[in-house]
Amino acid sequence: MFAPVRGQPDFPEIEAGIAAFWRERGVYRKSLELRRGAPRFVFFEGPPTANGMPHPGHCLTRAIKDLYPRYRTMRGEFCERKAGWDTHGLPVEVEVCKEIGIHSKAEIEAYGVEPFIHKCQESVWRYMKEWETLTERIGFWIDLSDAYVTYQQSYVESVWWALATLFDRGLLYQGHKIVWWWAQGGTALSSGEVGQGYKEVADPSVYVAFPLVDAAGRPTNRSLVAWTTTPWTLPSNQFAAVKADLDYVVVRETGSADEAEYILAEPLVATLAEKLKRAFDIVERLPGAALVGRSYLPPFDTFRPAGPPQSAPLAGGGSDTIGWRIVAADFVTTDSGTGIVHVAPAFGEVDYGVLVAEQARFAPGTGPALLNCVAPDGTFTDAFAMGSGRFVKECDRDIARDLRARGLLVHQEQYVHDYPFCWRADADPLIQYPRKSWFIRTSQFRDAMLANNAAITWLPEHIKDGRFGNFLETNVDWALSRERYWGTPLPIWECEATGRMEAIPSYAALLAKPGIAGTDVFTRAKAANPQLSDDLAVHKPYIDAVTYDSPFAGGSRMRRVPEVIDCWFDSGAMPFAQWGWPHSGTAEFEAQFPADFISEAIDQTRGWFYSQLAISTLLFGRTPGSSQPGDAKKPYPHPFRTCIVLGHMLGEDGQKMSKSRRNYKEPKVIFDTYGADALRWYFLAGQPPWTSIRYNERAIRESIPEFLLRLWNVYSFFVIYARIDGFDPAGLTGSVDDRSFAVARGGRAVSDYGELDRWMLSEVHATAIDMVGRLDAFDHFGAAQRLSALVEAVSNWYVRRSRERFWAAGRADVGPEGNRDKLDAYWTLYQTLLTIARLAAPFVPFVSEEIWRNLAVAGGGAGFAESVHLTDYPIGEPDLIDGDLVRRMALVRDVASLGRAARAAEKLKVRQPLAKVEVILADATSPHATGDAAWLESHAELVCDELNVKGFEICREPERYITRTVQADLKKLGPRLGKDLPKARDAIAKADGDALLAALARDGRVTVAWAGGEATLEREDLLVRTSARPGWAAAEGRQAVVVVSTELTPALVAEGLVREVVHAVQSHRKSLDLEFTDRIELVFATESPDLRAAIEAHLDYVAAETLATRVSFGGHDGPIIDVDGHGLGISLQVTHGAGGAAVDAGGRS
RNA sequence: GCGCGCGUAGCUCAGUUGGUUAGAGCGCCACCCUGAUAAGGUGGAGGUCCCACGUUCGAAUCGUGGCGCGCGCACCA
Repeated sequence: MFAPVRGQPDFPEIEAGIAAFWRERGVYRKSLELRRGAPRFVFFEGPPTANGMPHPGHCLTRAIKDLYPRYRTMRGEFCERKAGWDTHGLPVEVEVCKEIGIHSKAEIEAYGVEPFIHKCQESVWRYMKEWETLTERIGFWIDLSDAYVTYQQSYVESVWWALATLFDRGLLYQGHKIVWWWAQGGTALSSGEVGQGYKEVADPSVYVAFPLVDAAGRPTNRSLVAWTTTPWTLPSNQFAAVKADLDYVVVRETGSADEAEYILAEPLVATLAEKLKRAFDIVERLPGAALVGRSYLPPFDTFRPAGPPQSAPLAGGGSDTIGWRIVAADFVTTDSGTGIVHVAPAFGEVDYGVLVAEQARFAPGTGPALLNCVAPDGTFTDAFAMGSGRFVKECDRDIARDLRARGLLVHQEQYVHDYPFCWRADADPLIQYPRKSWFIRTSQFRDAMLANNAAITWLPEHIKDGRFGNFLETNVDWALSRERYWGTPLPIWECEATGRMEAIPSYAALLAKPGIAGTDVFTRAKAANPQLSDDLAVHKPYIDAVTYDSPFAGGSRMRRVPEVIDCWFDSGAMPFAQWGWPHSGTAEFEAQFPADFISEAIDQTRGWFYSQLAISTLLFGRTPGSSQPGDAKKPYPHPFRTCIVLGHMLGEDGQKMSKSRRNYKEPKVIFDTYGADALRWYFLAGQPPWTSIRYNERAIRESIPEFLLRLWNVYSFFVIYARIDGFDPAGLTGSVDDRSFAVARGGRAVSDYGELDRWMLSEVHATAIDMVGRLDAFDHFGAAQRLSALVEAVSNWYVRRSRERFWAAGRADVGPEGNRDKLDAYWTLYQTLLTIARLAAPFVPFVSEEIWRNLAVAGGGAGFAESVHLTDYPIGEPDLIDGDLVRRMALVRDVASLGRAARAAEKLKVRQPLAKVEVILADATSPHATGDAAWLESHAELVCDELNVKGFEICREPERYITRTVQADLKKLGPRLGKDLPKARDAIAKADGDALLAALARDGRVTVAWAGGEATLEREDLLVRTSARPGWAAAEGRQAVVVVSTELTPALVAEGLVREVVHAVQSHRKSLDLEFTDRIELVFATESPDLRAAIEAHLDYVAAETLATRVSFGGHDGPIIDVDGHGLGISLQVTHGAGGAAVDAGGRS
């Protein structure tokens, strides 16, 4: 028996009950066991950073990550879902620093590396708990108990294996490069990290004079003018660059006594003059090439000794000045600045390139050295006394002031541009800085990565060649190492004598090294604190203590290099590291690679999407240039086949979501108020997943009635009456099979059902087929819309048209006292609801389960699975779809809708009965026309009922109400007629439609002529449109024109009046809060003879509709209401002792 | 600067290979129902499809160039 259903569903409460049910009965486990051994659907969980609270955007990701595994499981596939957590890296370290109130690396060292990483691990655990709560609350089924965690020893060792493999193949190298450097944090960052930290800022920019010098090294009156937005790099200046084929000029201020002359690119003179509000005269013109080789004085004497320029021997003979010389460079442009570029090789990649090129010109060891007066912590060294010990960016102003005092500052202004800051500490500007760092040779694999990418299915498609493809095209070597603490330690040990290195692929391999020592450091720590996680043995600082005998130099030791690695490498290694592969989990890895499906937000193009693809391509792809057989271990695509890229979620105001702006509600609030299903449905059915979606409480709330509540109302309607009528699926059949849609039904085949039932089931099956097609193509948005339309059809057509059947007398049973038609209605709605519950299960798992649990398990009996998620997804049965019926029902719904529109146009309310409605089908010549018309005609009663009319007819003389016009079918004729189309179109439009159609019917073809041409047309070249003649209450749609008779006879008017009276009484009953079974006595008072006569003529009707045991006329002292212009008083009294007992559900006559 | 995406009703968004009357939900107005009822239904109003030029018989749809918004990239010295 079905449990009673509350009319006002409390979704959050229902969800809590369902969640408990899942937990107690282990339903997720069962759903896996059910499919064990079946083909796999492989899903990878992109590990959320266990740092910071989950926000609404994460809810979307988790909803989509849940939907497809649930769906594929119901489709019979085996989909393991292993949770994972990203736990290393800067985000965690920065969070911990905030917590203990420190910032710089020195402070961490002072705090102690050991307690610091303990803090990091604790912090990660805290956030993992929060994430687990969210995961369960939103109904994301994933195995949290067996999650992979990037700091676990087995995970770290997998990463070690990957790095050792790359190292042994020469793909992991230490390089001296200009890197983006986070000075406060003391580490380099990867391009991906840098890209996340750009902010628009105004920096001081300065135009500085670099005086040319004479042979003795004395400044002349001529100066180069260079421009920079980083004044702090000026003390490290080494060169000035010009473009050889660009025109330069020497200028002097107009009319000035000052002898000072400036050199800059000619196209930029006007710009500079405007900035300075001074006029210049051109003294001399010369090409850039003529400037190359000249020496100048740098703005600061940090490194340049006084006196003439120093020279050194060139590699190819001769000599040249070592520095502070003008060089030619192609990167010089006239887009901004002066066409003369200040070159400080320590602080720019191109600048560094200039230095490298210069060094190559000189004899080995004699060329320019790298000049750098900035320490790794971002402060000036003593070499630049003015700024010694201060952060470089803070010295910009003092530097400008000093330049001005010495007459070298030509101009100063604010320059607004994007500049990178640390992505985790966004007050810290990054600087470019020369640093030894570890890199992965990804750029060598650019083409391989592109080829791999090409085989991936991206949704939306443009990601492949757009954002992601572009990112791969511009690939640079992965700056891997971090001079930090909480991360996977770089598994490279270096010989202290020779500097030679080797990579270690596992902890066991390390322990097996000869002369191993230092493992006791962790052992002792563990003894002192037994709570200490064993995973920390492979972390700093413990791992740093482990040393062994050098194979390269007898008597010396191998020590680990100090760096840890970029945490993005951790997550990218997840496809194999989650299993600890290759040290363990070979079977799992082989079975679970590559993924069939992953999904994350678009910011992961540079994050997890890239790190996975890069690592996988390098490890399992072919090495470029290599022809070794078996080099390509995995065919493309890997490591994932399909990726849904989600748009970013915006706050209520359309801006980026931000805690400080408070422009979004916490997910918890939404869950507690509306429920997880409401949020899921809003995300899944509201828009395609890749559009940036606005997170908006009002929109979430308003999305509930159209689907969730509507579904619930149908379900509630069904249960209310099924309980009253004792509809018992289990009792009727003994057991019901839920495996196929053909549930037992007391011996009746679907084909024996009535038409409305067959229509409903046709719609159900057509919807299932369509949804399966869409979901297989990862189009859950389209599938959700289709599902929504089905629920609309059930609610607004099937239930509405079937109400009388549910209220009819008799039991829903097959016996002699049973009502067969009623039973059919119950079976149909029952099957429909069960199928909808299954169709909806991946989208709204809680409500679907609630409906299933009551209808199938409680009401249906032993044949049903205990959870909707343990059933098979309905794929629809094509042979149960009656295509004609579907089309015709759509037609009749359209006719009803048009009829109402026609009535509304004449202000004829539906309560007023009308004599007749006539329907003209728009296209009498379509292949279905005859059948459809006959069918419609046989449904006259239905149309009359919907429209409250006495008669219905398909109009045989359409000319009375409508005219037919023919139109060219442009799609057909366009290709054939080309330029003549407009003339043909006009000629056809002008033709007498009826005559033309008659001719066509007679001859099968007709010729239409126009000035200068003609064409022979067939029926399919034309479209027929009908339109109402003026003066008729008609409404036209694409399929039909519906005309209602507006003529009102006295009898019709009387009937209309009576219905108004009934309406008034019902309203009165409602206002008195009567039970719907209460019997009443009615006394009417009216001075209108027409109204009285109308009521008297329909006394029985009035009594039956209002459940009145007696209707009479009499006096009245209460309010008089208006009934279509007639006054009416209503006195109403509940009959004594006549409760609802005598009235059953079939009480209406 | 280069690249990607977007721009359709008051709001949030659909719009399939270019085709004649551009749709939905919400909101608004009017109406209906009153046995799913603090629900439900119907109808209506509301649109220079960002702008311009072009391709085409025909453009919301294709092309070019703008404008606006969002995002990404980075040799912005």
